[in-house]
Amino acid sequence: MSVTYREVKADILRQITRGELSPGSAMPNEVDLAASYGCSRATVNRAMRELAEDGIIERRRKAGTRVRRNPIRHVRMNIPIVGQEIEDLGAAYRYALVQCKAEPAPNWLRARMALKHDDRVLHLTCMHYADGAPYQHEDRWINLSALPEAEQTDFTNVGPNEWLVSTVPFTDAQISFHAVAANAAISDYLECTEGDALFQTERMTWLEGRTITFVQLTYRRGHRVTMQY
Amino acid sequence: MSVTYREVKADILRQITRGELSPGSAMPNEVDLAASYGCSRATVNRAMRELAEDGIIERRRKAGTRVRRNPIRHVRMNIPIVGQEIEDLGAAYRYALVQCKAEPAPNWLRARMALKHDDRVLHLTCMHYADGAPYQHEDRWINLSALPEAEQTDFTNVGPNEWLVSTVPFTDAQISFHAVAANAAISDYLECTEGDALFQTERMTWLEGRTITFVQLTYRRGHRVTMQY
DNA sequence: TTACACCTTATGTCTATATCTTTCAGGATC
DNA sequence: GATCCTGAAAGATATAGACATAAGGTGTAA
Repeated sequence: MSVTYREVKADILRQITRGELSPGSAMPNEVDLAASYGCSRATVNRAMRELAEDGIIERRRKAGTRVRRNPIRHVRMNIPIVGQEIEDLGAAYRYALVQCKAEPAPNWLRARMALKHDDRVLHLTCMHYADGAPYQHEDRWINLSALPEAEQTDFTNVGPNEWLVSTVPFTDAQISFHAVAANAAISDYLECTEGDALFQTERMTWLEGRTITFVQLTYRRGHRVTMQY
Repeated sequence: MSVTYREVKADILRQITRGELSPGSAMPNEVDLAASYGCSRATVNRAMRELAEDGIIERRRKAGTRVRRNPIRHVRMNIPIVGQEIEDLGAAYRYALVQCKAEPAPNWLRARMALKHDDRVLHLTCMHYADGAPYQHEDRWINLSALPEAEQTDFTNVGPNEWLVSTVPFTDAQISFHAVAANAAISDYLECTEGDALFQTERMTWLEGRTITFVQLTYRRGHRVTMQY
């Protein structure tokens, strides 16, 4: 095969990192690049499209392509299932259901999940252990109007996350990360001191516009989330 | 134009979310799909390639394409420059340099940055304010062996991040998120109580294998990082 | 039975060409 | 001078056809 889109992409990227193409400068158009690389326009297009997706360059019809002044930095972060996460650490995973109760949605939750006034939710509290030590505390609410079968499900052995993934895969979600001080209950579950700084994740999940579940995941002391780019 | 790759992608995704294509099941090959959609193979290929990138399906030469049992969930997270981040909130941004000192690298830093024994670093402490209120505390070390020009740079008006982005764009990095308790110094800078749970980001940056900089960014109380997928 | 070579198949990529879409720029009109 | 129209430029995408590559499957030989 002749010149691949990977070679073109790598070559352009090399020129940029070496400073031969400086930030803000305009690049030749696709036709000219194809001619200079001795390949077809489609090949150049794919290379350039990927560079644009990577936030390295900026493309606009008619205006042409230029090297970004402030490259968009983004990371791709995997959202693991907690059991998987723990086993990947080489630790033994254990799950325990603490509480499971169907109830009317409290006001703060109704607002956050955009529930109707009489919607009911299933409130679950669970613990996840790594090698016997507390790893993650899970506080979850499932919208029973959207997923009535949750009420008949037994969560003593199967975690709600696992059940949800197999029941309603391919959902949309919003995730947020922040720090919280451990309250009395959490510090008890996670075997830490009240007031300890803990890493917490919140996740809201939708399926075709309907709110399915809201979950707060609080991690043991010292937990880190790490990413590359 | 006839059938677009977006339409094909959307249609396949719809079939999957509706359960018409169940997790684990095999899909028709590209030639057959192209025939059934009445488009060319390249069009189907692009739709399927993107679905695979999105972690929805799994493709293997010869073995064919199947719907993932456990879809890979990932988010694409933008790493903003703090000034940008604050202005996007609609607040006024202010930067202040607290301290800037060239010094031999302490042991813990030498280990983390993989520095040589006699490498020197530039240690910077800065504050970032939103509408006059403390927003982020920055503790940064720059490897002077890799970037000697940093020692002659005046950081009183230009933040080190901004300077680095314009001096060495397009680097590799590792980022981690976690929670920390505010120590005496930090609580003073961020105007919070000692022991408060704060969100902290650490970032290590490389250029062509050389460690450039390590930074700890500590945010004001209640800071959240939010993402969609 | 195991190991290896070989064939087949599905995806991966390139070429060449064409059309579509967005958007900038210049000119006509009010 | 402001507004609207129109043409052209450049990227976005579709097509048909070809070859490349990886890997499952099968048959043969050890």
